[in-house]
Formats: sequence, structure tokens, C-alpha cells
Amino acid sequence: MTTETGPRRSDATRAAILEAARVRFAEDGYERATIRAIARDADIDPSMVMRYFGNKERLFAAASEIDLRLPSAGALPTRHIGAVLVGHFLDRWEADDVLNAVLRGGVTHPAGAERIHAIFKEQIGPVVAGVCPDPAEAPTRAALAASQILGMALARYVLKLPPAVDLTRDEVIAWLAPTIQRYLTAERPHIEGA
Amino acid sequence: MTTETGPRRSDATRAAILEAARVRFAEDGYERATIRAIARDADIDPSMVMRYFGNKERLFAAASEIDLRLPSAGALPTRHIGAVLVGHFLDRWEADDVLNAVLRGGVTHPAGAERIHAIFKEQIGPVVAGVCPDPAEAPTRAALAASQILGMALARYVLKLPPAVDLTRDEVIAWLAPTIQRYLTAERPHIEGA
DNA sequence: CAGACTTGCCAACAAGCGTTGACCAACAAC
DNA sequence: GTTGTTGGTCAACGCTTGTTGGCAAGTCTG
Repeated sequence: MTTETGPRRSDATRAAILEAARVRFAEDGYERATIRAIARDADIDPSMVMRYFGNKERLFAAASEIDLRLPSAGALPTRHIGAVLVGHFLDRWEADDVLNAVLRGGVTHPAGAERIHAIFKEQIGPVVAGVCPDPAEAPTRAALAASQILGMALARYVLKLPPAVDLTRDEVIAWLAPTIQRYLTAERPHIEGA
Repeated sequence: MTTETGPRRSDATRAAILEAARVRFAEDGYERATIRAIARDADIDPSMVMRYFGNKERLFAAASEIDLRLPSAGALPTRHIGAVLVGHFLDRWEADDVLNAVLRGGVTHPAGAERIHAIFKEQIGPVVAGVCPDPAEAPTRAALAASQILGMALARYVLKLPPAVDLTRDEVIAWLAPTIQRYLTAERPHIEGA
């Protein structure tokens, strides 16, 4: 017997809190995104946030939950995986505030860094393992690709460096795709002094 | 007549505060790096921090002051500028905590982002303008290079993604150098839909 | 209608923050 | 040796934070 729970009256409030939390975490980071500010944005009392989410850390965990919806490794055109991935992440980053909340939270709070580790391992790892030549190199190659994608997100959405902000979607793809493609599929470079 | 000011007795304290501040800002970001914690690390009273630096924001400004000491554009082997730059930044990042303090502060506090904008414009811009084919493209190309270098720093020193941490200096250079080289000196890629 | 549960607001708490000003000891100048 | 300046401590301020518990409506169930 499943615990049959119909939609409650409070679901709207819950959602409003989550949405406000995402915006605040994305824009201000963990510490400056105060529960009081989030509650004000959601037009409710701060104590409601506590009732629904227990404490601030659990609120962040809920607000930064995300499924990257990466295409499965099999369904990918390996030759153009770089362009596909860059485009996919750009879209996800601009669709809502979750990725931004995760990124800023990851730099601001230890729990946020943990969350990024988990996403990296559980969602990015497998996809990369499916496309790169030697599975043993997958974590390294995934980290390289992540460094470029996170770096562009940092410059564009967090630091807002003007030239990075001004790039169009197609320009970002055209520049970054070959980089990601190489990190994931090219043969290992010659390492100086190895 | 120059204001002749000999070395004061307080210079040691000043330096201790600055050093402690850099460590804390680098490890905890702007908000969590409290003046009290910094003072405790420097083994002095919190009020001394105020006396010497006025307030927290000015302390951060002083602690995150940095000269990247980038080689001037002329003195660079254009063919290998990618490798030189990556190596240079890796060294600077690991030599002390300033760059880490700047990076984490930039994500944590508006004043930090401003500081990064300034460094980008005043120190990175000119060097890139000296090596890239069309000066008009310099800001864009500089932003692309910055995205990769900042991204690697983020993954390696802030988020501490294991595979990024485990890379040796030479491995990072071997992987990233071609990317930076291309961003700075290769001809513009074909932009889809332009 | 009576009672139980849900949704919400209000007021308050303890703790931690940046910041201030009064006070003390050592040193320098005359 | 007194006097002013410098380097430093101490205790407190006003404020904000996360968090808690009590209380008033509203809503469902019988």
C-alpha cells in the first residue's frame, strides 16, 4: 500500500520558497542569501521556510537538486559531442537558476562543493566514460571538460566579464566545442618530463 | 620634500594580519572569513584590524592586491605563449594565497568581482592585445583564455575535484596549453548561423 | 456543529557579526 | 622626567542571523 498523498494546499508555498531560494542562492551565494530575504521574496514568514525545509542547509540541498538530463552516451554523435555538450550546458544554465545556484553555492559553502562533486561523479562521469577512448582516463578527461565549462559559466554568469557576457550562444559553441572535443576524445598529449 | 617614514614597529603586525586575511579569504570566501577569525590567526585583537585597515572591505582590497607579473607581450615566444601562460598561472596560484583569495572573493562579494574585472582589464588585456592577430578581438580572446584558466583554478583549488587535483603541473600544461594557444592566436572559428 | 489537522504570522531567543571608544603600557622627544 | 605618540587589549554597542514555540485563522472529517 502506497502512502497516497494528494496535492496539498501548501505545495504552492513550497514551490514559491524553492524558486525564491534558487534565485537568491544563484545571485548572492550561500551566506548572503538569508532565509529572511528568501521568505520576503516568496511573500511568507521566515518560520515557514524552517517548517517546510528544516534548516538552511536542507533548503539549499533542495534548491540545488538537479538532473542535468545529459543525453546518454550511446545516443551521442561522438564526432560532435563537444558542440552538443557545450550547447546543452549553455541552455541549462540560462533556462533557470539551478545551475547558477549550484555553482555559486559550491564556491560559497562546503555543502555546495560536495554537491558539485556528486553531480560530477554521478551524472558527468558515466557520459564521459562512454565516449572517451580509455575508460581509465575518463575521470581526468571529465575534469578537464568540466574545468572549461565551469570556467565559462563563471566568467559569463557569475563574474559577468563583459566580453564573456557579450558572446552569442553560437560563438561560445564555436570556440569551446573543439576544446571539449579534444579533452574527451583526442589522444593523450605528450607530457613534458614523463 | 618626501615624507620620510622609516619602518614602523607595527609593520610586522600589519603583515601578519594581511597574511592571515589572505589565507582566510582564500579558504572561506568573503563572508565566512570573519575579522575575528583573521585576528585570532594573527594573534592580535580584532580592533587592530579596524585600526590598520579601516573596515572589512578595505582589508579585503589590501589582501587581494596583486601584480600578476605577466611577461610583457614583446618578450614572449608567440608560438608557445599558451604553455608559458598556463605554467605562469599555475605557479602564481600555488606560490601563495592571493590568487585564491581573489577568486573566492570574486564569487563571494561584489567588490571581489570588481577586482577581477580590474585585473582582467589592466593586466591580462594588454598582454593579450600584444599577441593576438586582430587587436579588436583581444578582449574576447582574453575572456576565452581567462575562462579556461579560471575554470581550472576553480576545479583544482576551490572545488578540489579529485581528478583535477591529481593532475601534475606538466599534465595541466600539456592539456591546457593548446587550448589557450588557440584562443589567443588561432583564426576565428566559423560561427554557425552568422 | 465539534474536533483535528493544516497553514500561516508574530515575537522572541541566543549567537555571531562588524565596529567603536575607553583605557593601558611601552617608547621617543624635549 | 615629563609629555606626547604609538602599539595593543578589553568590554561593549547595535544589528543581523538562523532558529524556536505559541497562537490565530482556515479547512477538512465525522
